[in-house]
Amino acid sequence: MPPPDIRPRAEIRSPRRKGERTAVRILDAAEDLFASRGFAGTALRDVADAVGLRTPSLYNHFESKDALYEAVLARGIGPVLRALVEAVESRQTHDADRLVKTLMVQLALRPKLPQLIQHESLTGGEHLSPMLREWIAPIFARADQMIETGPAANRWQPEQFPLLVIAMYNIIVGYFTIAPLYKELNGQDLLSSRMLEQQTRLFGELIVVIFGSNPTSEPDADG
Amino acid sequence: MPPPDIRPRAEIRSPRRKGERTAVRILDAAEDLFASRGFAGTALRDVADAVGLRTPSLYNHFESKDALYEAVLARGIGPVLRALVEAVESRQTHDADRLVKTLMVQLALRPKLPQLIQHESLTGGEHLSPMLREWIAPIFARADQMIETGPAANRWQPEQFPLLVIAMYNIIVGYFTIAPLYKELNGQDLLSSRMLEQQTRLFGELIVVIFGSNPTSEPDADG
Amino acid sequence: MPPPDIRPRAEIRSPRRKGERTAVRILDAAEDLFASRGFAGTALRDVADAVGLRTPSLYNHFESKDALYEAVLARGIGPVLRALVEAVESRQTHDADRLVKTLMVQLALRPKLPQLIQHESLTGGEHLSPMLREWIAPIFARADQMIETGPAANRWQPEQFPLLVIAMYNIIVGYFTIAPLYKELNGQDLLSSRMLEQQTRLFGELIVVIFGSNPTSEPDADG
Amino acid sequence: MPPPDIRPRAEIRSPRRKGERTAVRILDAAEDLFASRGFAGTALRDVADAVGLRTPSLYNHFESKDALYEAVLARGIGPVLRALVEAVESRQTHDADRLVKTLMVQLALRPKLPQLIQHESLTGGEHLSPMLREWIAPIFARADQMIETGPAANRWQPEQFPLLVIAMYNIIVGYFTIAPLYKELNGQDLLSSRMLEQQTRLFGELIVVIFGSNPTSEPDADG
DNA sequence: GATGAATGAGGATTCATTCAT
DNA sequence: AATGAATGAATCCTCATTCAT
Repeated sequence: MPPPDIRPRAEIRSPRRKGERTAVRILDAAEDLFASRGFAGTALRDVADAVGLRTPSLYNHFESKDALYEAVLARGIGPVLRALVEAVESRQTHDADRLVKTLMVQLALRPKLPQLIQHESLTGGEHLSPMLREWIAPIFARADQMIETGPAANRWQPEQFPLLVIAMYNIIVGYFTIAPLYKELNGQDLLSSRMLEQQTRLFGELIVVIFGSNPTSEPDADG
Repeated sequence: MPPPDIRPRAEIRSPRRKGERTAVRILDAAEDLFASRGFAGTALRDVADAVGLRTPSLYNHFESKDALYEAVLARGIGPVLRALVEAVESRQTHDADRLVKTLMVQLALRPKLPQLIQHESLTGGEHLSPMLREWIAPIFARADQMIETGPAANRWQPEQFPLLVIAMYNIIVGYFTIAPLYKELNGQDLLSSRMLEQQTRLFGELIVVIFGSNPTSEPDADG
Repeated sequence: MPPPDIRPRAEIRSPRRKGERTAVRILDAAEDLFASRGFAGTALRDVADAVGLRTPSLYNHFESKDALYEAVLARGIGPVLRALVEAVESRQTHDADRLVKTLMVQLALRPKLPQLIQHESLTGGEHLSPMLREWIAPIFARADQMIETGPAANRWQPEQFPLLVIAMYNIIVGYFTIAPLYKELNGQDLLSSRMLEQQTRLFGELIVVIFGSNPTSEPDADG
Repeated sequence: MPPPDIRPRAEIRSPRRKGERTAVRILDAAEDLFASRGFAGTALRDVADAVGLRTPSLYNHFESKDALYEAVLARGIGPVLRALVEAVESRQTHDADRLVKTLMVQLALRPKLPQLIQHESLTGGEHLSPMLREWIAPIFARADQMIETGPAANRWQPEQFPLLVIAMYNIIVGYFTIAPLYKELNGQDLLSSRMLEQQTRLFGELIVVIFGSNPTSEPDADG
């Protein structure tokens, strides 16, 4: 079964009909608000205002607040999951590096998504679980396996593998999480392209340091 | 100015009067609910139910929902900040290791706190900022300085220091963040003492790997 | 003035054009829903769904929800009133029996109608009054007169006549009213043809018992 | 199991606490409005207005619109059912007369109740069924049995018994049903005590005519 | 004739908060 | 200190209706 491809009413690349364009604008506004205020903290009124509609009009495009929220999640997560699955299936067995970089790049393209995911993580993932259960598990398993068969296997204990995966995941996702607070405190925008590049570079180097090498190029060079 | 010592109406070490005990029970329940549902997602009714009171009774102990929330934050953050300040001020200049381990241990003692902080991070820290602005900034600066004067200075670029601090912060705090989702997906409780110990150990080892040595004992021993 | 001949936009006997057929289908669906849920309890959305249209399409056939409701009432009541008027005007003076049996048969043909009327009765007949005021009054008067000039005149007091008319009316109409509840409670459908026949027979016998004879054929035969 | 004795918060005869008095006033207003407009046609706003409250205050006394509606039904039906059960259990086997007169008197005391019941009958008794299923069935069975063992057994066929019960029921309940419409059309109030007395008397006579005697006094006189 | 989209009005319900007891 | 009652504000959602296509 392929990753979810949920889009409001079958729009493919660029929405043609007016209604579809509206649905996309609603999704954009909702993504923004849900990401920064969470589900409970976001009023449909605010979404409607952001789009320039009245609240009831939202119901012409989404069945409920819940459905809108899930559409936002699905739209955001779909491409990321597809990219990850692709990376995983590219059969470059030791390519932990590539996997995480893919994730990093994907998230940088849609920086609100990790915030949404963090909201979900904190609340137990009521809305996200069904989506994740199917896709995250295999990816985490794959990540474990990558460590196991890579050069890092010598440095880390098997029971540490899952925690390492979690740590890498948190370095990536957490970066986006603190962006709002960081900006509030320091004035610096972690989501600027300059900072995102720097973070991507740093993360690549961390991978090398932690897993012994950049396994993509020369799997055994540093081992 | 010392770290916040906000306690509900002058309770000193252990609450004596019944009213103080009630306030503590309210704080406990609120901490739990705010941590798992966020501020907006938590109704005072739920807090009252958890304590066995009616909603209006909460107002005998806290002035408002906001005040309760801030009291929860202050109570949780106070000890952590004090511990950190202490660690920082112990003048063991290179002790990045000790600093982060202190943080890890403190958070493990009160695992709801990092979740609260993440909620705040995501929402821009409206309630947390005043508290953090005063305490976090110096600590981050101190952390930067630790890297700069430690053995890691050779391995990492100065402009990477803040991102490294953020990464370490995220490994720690993010671990608590995904606990609810991880449990939902895998059934395993990351907040169990066994997992917390393992994570603490892993984190110690990551510090060594990333910063070149356990700087506490002998700065160059492991480099 | 003749009884109302309100039909949706000039359909004569059997609808020919597609649009007329649609209007009839809308009336059918609306009759069903208004009868079982009442005016306030029926959403145009439900009517449209039952017909396989979208709500706004209903407005191509009826001006408003009110107009649709009145059209349903008029379509249902018209034939009944005409039959009653005919029976009354057939000048068989004592034929109370025939009058009520006509009513019974007419209602059995369109069992949703009495339910609609009961809804109206309960709510004061806001929509029905204009229609009824013109037709019901003379019929009730006529019914009174029938009793007065029939064999029952000896058995009942003149001031009881109106209440007797009401009682007969209620036996008839009420039968249809409790049908839904009766089915829910006993599983038996009072609107089945078998039960309707039985009820018609019983009602005929009640007339005899109450009014002293079946006045149609031989006023004294059954007394 | 005894008939339902549902009263708002355990008030016994006369409500003492202010809150209970309010609940009763809400019930009174709601009974009136539900009876004349039906469930769907009644807005809580109207109920609140009638009591002199704001809508949300109703929720201090009843959990929901549904709960309020059911409380109204229960409060109205309880005494009637109790009276009926008592009449049934008084072991005067042939006392169909007493049974129906009891019903008549009870309903006259609370003339909104039959209207509520008719609304429910028309809509399938969604709210009423649970209440009725337990109490109506035995009473109808009992009524059947009364006819069967009474003098009417000779006059009517066994399969007509249920329909006779229904007819009697409809004479009673329907009288209240058409009251609003009757008033609208004729200006005469069927719920006035004079008319109610007359209807009660008429009904008694109808019983005699239909069932062959007033079975209370001399069960076999007319058989 | 049919419909997608939009909306004003309203409707049930929640919620934080106040106040008298 | 606790709470029943009340409420303004808001929230999600429904619905009748309109309009452009």
